[in-house]
Amino acid sequence: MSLIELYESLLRLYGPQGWWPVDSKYHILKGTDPREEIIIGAILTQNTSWKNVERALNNIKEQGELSLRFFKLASLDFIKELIKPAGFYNQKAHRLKEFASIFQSARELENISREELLRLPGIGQETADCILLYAFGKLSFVIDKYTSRFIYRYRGIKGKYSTLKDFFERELPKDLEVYKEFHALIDYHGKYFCKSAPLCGACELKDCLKVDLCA
DNA sequence: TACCAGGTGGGAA
DNA sequence: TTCCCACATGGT
Repeated sequence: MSLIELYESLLRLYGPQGWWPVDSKYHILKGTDPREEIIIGAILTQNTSWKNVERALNNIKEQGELSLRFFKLASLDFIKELIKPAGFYNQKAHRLKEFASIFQSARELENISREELLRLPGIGQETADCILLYAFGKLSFVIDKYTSRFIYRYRGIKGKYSTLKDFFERELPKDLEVYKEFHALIDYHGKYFCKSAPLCGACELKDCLKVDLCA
């Protein structure tokens, strides 16, 4: 089964995921930029479950503001307090403050390159690709733990980040919605079925596996 | 109790 | 280059 056929199967099974989730009403009400929520969320979600990130985002909405400007102005201790539920709060508070001290608005980042993003502290390949794809609509496929696991299990491919990214970008049509949805669908599939300890019994795609997990 | 979760950076080998 | 470890909270 080709990669695009796997994508179509996931889409039929789970439907569109609509990533990246942002609170549009909040941003309309506050006059803030939803792209900044994506940047903040991308840093907060590093090695962290999305539920814990949501707790942190809610704290920020209730006691601060979901904007880069807020992270530039707020004290480090206050930021730590707000983002505590997302874990690694010392590191992440520094990363957010550093980022916001360099870029105070998403508008300043509209033409930023992947290489420039990667030079920023706390921005690795996955976070850079999330920001490029979901905040700025650039064709940059995101590889995360779920994606690596998926492509190994369904296509037998293992490799470093750039190898996997190149593979997806070579095989897929240059279509923003496909890039966004496929990554989101893989994460959904990996979170609920194709886990570290896979639930093959409940999985509709078990017959498409390249690596036999269900024996 | 142990493992996992929408990673990154620094240091050792 | 590659591997290992620290970073931390919360769910299963």
